[in-house]
Amino acid sequence: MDILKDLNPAQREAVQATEGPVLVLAGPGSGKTRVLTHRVAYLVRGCGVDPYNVMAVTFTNKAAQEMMGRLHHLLGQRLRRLTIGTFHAICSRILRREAKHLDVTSDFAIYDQSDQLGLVRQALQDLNLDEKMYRPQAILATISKAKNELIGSESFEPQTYWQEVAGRVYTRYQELLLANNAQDFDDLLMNAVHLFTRHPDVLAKYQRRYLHILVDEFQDTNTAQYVLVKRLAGENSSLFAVGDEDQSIYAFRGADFRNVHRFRNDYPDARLVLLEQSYRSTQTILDVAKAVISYNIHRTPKDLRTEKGQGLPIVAHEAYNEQEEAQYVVDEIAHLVAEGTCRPGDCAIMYRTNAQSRVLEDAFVRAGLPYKLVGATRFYARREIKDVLAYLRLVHNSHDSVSLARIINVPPRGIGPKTRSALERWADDLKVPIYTALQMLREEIEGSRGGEEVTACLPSYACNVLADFAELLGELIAAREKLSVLELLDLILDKSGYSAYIRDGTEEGEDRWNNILELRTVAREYLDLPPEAALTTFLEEVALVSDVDSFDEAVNAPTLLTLHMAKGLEFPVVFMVGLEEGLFPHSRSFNDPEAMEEERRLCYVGITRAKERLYLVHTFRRTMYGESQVSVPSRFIADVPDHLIAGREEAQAALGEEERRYRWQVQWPVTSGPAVTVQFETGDRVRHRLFGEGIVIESKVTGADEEVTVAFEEEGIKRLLASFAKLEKLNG
DNA sequence: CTGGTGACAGTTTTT
DNA sequence: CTGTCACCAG
Repeated sequence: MDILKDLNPAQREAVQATEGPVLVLAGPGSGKTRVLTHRVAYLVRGCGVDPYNVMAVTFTNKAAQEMMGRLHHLLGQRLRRLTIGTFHAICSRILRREAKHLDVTSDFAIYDQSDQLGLVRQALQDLNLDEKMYRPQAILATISKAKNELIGSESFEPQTYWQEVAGRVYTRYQELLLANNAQDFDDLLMNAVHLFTRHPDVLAKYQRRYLHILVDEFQDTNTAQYVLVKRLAGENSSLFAVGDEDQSIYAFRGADFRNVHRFRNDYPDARLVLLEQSYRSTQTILDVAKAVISYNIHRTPKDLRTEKGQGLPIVAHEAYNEQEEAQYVVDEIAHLVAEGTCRPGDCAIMYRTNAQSRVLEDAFVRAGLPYKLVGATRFYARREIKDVLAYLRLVHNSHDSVSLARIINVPPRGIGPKTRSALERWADDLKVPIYTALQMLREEIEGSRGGEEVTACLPSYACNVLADFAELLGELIAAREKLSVLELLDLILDKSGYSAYIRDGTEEGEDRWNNILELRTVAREYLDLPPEAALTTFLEEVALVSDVDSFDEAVNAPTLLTLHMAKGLEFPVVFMVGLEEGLFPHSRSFNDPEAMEEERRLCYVGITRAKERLYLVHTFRRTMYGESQVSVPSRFIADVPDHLIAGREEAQAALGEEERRYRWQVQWPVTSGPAVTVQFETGDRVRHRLFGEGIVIESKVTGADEEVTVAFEEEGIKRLLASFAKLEKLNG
């Protein structure tokens, strides 16, 4: 059968194991996407399974699209009845379909991170809480974490006072979401699970449908996703999970690679398939990767191998500082290109933090060479895009007060905070949504042209601008049913004055306008759908899609990207820069072994992106936060055996024994935990010579010292270094 | 309602 | 050293 013909034995085994649960542990470059697509094709073509009974979950929309494309190619037909998409997209579709069982209607809005933050701020305000003490970011992280663990606001159990407050914000936040007829990203997952818990009949319906469930990137699932899959699969579906523990790099977002182990526990008779043959990297690169990852304790050892041969030793380079590091990379690429080794587009430069891209960009600009920068500011996070989308969302769902708040004065139309809060108070008194209040206001004004007082005690100027705004919205909403998304977009841009507002003649304005034009191109894709469906689908996809400007393969220039964004990609030549203790591994992981393991996995991901050539670059000194500091080379470089690094063995041999030991100590000393032990922890009562008594809020190790944040009774919150501050502990 | 100033924090972010 | 954000004066 031709679907199986270009698969190796392990891949074929995975594809053909259609009875019972299967877990595939796939090394980097071992063809896991291939296995996934071929399995779907095999089910449909080889086993006569109706695509309607198959669900394939990917981690990005891009991956879903690619898989669709490959299936089309493989089968020569489009599988329209196949369920394929991200967890969020699939859940959102289910929730809309089953909205009658939920507290929202089927046209609920989906809130992204910045919408969520806005809502958290509002919740904090409603509860009269101080944003300084309760950082919206931190609160949101707590809420998100809870939701990922399927803990609703009603079952949230605080461990500390701070968490008790966070729990109250959580409750208020959920009320606000509901009032706005909205769900946030995490809700999509949690509520899908809750829906299935509360309505076994609904669950049964989906279980009957999805007889084959395939999950990609299984190591990056969170609890909610794991439970969801398990529920959906039930007793009868064949569950197929593909992943690689060593590439789990999203723990900070709730992902837990232990789900791989959980899977093995929950399904003891699951068939385990290991894909260990790499079709990507040379043996040397695989050996480097293996050496680095082998220091992790929590993993299943794998024996990665390739038929590509040993290849070249990797290069470890020390630059003087970050400017020279960037220059080295640019020069090296220019050199490789000049000697015909590779094309510029074959090269990628990877770094731990986005901030590092600046210096690299500078170097390319100065050299007059083009480069591609992947996703610093994401397209859909751009202000102008969010603004225009807010208009569309509001037109679609007039209860969406977050969107309303966003654009009520954008472009400026004289509705300041004062007018706005008066309007809010009035709407609150009448117990109607703000949009309804706006329309009522407009009617009253039209009814009383004479100018007598209106019920809402607002100054007449405010009344007029608000009425104008209400009229604009009314007009747009009325147009919704007749117009395509594209026409609606144009109407909004025109009537609201947004295009005039954005195109202010500056270069930046023109950039922003171009982004809006980009959005118009996206909208054009929805032209053949009927208006209402088009708007819903458009907003849905736009909310769940990360970046349209995901990088352009066609441009032949080096790619600059963070290590996280590199996952799933491959390049013939890879430069990993900034391999220094504190930067990579990042200092925040120093006192947390689990976080350190994740840094190591991140390093593993970076290394295994390389097909032929790998450069590990670090600096002698680096400027951080305006201060130049001598840097210590990353432990990850030290973990690479000398014989895999070009010139390293000779260099080591040339050094005398004593010097070698010296270098070992100075350069790679970081074998155990942090040098500084933490003396203070949250909750400790302390006394300071000048500031008096207080309570420790936070304590962390920074560099060679401990930084303690203390809330003093008299002096407020201070940040102190333990070695200078001479803090006295009071609670014994 | 703007624009300016000061305080402050400063990983990663497939959805 | 940066960028962001809250707050205040014009």
